[in-house]
Amino acid sequence: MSTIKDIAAEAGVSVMTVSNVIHNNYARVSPATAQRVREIMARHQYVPNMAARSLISKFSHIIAVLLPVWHGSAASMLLDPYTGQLVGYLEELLREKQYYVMVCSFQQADEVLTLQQTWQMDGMILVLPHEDAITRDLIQRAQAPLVVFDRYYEDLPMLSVCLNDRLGGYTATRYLLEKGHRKIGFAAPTIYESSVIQDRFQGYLSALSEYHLQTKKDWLFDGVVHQEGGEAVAHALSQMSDRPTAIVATEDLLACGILKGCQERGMQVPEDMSVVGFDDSMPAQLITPRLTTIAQDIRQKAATGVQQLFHAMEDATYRNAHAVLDIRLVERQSVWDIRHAGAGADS
Amino acid sequence: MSTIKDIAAEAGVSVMTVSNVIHNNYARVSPATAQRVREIMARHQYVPNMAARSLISKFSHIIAVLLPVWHGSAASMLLDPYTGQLVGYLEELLREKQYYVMVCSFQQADEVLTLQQTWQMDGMILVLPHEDAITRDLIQRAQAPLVVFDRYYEDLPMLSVCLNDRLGGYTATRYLLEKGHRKIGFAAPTIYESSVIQDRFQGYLSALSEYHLQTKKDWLFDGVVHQEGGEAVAHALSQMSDRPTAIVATEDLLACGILKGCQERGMQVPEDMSVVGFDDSMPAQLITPRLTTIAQDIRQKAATGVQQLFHAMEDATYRNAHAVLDIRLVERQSVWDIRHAGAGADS
DNA sequence: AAAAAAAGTGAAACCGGTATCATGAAAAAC
DNA sequence: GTTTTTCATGATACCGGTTTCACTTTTTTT
Repeated sequence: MSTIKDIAAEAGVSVMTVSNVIHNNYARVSPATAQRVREIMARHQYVPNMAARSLISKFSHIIAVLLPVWHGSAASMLLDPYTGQLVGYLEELLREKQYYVMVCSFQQADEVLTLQQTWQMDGMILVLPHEDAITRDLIQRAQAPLVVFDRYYEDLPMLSVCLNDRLGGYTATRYLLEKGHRKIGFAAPTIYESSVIQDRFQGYLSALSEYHLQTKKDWLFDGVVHQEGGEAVAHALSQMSDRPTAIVATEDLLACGILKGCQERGMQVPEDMSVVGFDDSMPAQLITPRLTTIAQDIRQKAATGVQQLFHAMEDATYRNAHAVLDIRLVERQSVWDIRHAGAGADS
Repeated sequence: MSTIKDIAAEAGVSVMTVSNVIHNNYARVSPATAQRVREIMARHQYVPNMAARSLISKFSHIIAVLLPVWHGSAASMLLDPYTGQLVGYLEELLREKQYYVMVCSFQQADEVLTLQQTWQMDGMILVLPHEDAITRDLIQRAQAPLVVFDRYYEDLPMLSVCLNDRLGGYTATRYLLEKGHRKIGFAAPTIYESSVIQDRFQGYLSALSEYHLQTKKDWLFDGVVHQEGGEAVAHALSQMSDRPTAIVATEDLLACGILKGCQERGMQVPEDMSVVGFDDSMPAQLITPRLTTIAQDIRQKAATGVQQLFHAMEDATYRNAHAVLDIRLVERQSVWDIRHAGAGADS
């Protein structure tokens, strides 16, 4: 563990010369000296100390990837296949640019602010697989550039990356309508508190209204999450007299729970109950029947967020941007075509 | 962003006194002074700078959680529900002790060593959802305490946390035998290169030998991974004349792929093909029929690893420990009882 | 040939803490 | 009453880099 001084001493130059070599400051050091210093560094396996560097330069090269603790269970924060994949891509993209990822669960904005200060974090990325209460607070009080995934507030300057969620909700619903469904429900972890789910919901409503249809209060399932939530929905459906023939679910795992719950309660899927999910994550391929879902390009999403972050780190005036990414429908077998009572999606 | 000097100046004391207050060094500062300084720190929202601290103290309070890049695709590194959950628990446990998690994907030991040096990482945790080539190299060359999950080398001093994998393989196989199965296959991402899978395999073999049975070369599926791998196994099975009646698969997703692939090829599951998985991760509950699997306590696993790590950080002689955690069989519906041809596991 | 500019290098201060040791005052021991 | 010990606090060096600026030497300009 040699320091810059050891290298300088061995090369017979000052530490400044070594520093200039490290930073490829060609204008300030002769090629011959640079070459000699580089060899000595290689031989010693010299690596600069980030603590010393960031102490004076004020750049830590650390990016916080913030994962809100959900329902008091920090443990499940990365369980979500979508979140895991997104974090994986973020790490990859940031590392390319010599930035490093610190994953941090948190419950309050204060925690994050303290964290940011202690580590002098250059930027922060908020990954929101689910609803949380503190995003707004954090956006307003953040001391470093902050990019938020899957949430936006129109009245707040912020950097965000979302999907075209309205189109997503619309596309899912429209697809069901075109397959002949007229009684279509909607299930989500929280319909009214999340901007993106609200958008999906609005898309759902507008597709219905194009067919001069309305939703029904009983067909709206709010506060249902993951597979358990989906099974609860299935239970409710099984008890219902005027039951919808299809459900739009805002996450795949929820959709899978509905399918599975319906099956276990003796319904045929998709014949008796069709479902469209969101995300195209791993469960979509695992469930029988395979899930028709609104897919997103997670890698592109990560790249967009990183781009925004770096833009903001370079330009202090860039603090308001809202990226909206495309979605696409992935057609599989979880939707029944009730027009000709054909077999699944491809009839 | 006030510094320790600002606080000291305002309190009319030296920086050392402030430092002692921060570290609750009761013996070195009077209660009255401590109180006064604390108030000023609170008012300024003072937070110590980790870079400055670690520069001199040599403790960064950073723990690297290393995730090997798998098949050149960094992206999928956290996709695995098991890995995600483990990382989540690790973050939670480390944060409690004021240590912070840097997630790092990597391909070569050199990368890690460089990383460890630049950040002066206090410790490293290697999470190995799958086989990799460089673990051995890394263990030998690590400059900081390193805890390895799910891998061990008998000839190398190292800190590791594994399951009782031999018992796991044995239990899964024994269970199938007791349900009347006599033709039992084994599927794994790599049977011969991973210590833990080798253990599971040995457990499988020893259970068979208790019944005076042997495996058959055709019933061993090596190099099959995830759902796709499982579906490939299913394909192979469907082509087979003398086909096993049950398979032990070393990961849930693989097991699920087999079940799903068999279904799609017209077999009845579990009637025509029973499967036992490993991990009890999310897919186990999602598949139809729900998967019988060898479960592990991931939280306990994380806690054990963290414990080893801290022990090693405090005691430089503690560099060789091998924790073996219990497993348990979770009985669900993916195994057919062929003795009385009853319905599923509970007949 | 003298003056100006550029290139190459180094000295010293500095970032924000911690470690070490010194200092002065009060308390305890003799 | 003097000496010793304890207690509370401070002065200073230091960690390993970067920034700033000064200093030579060489090259270019006039």
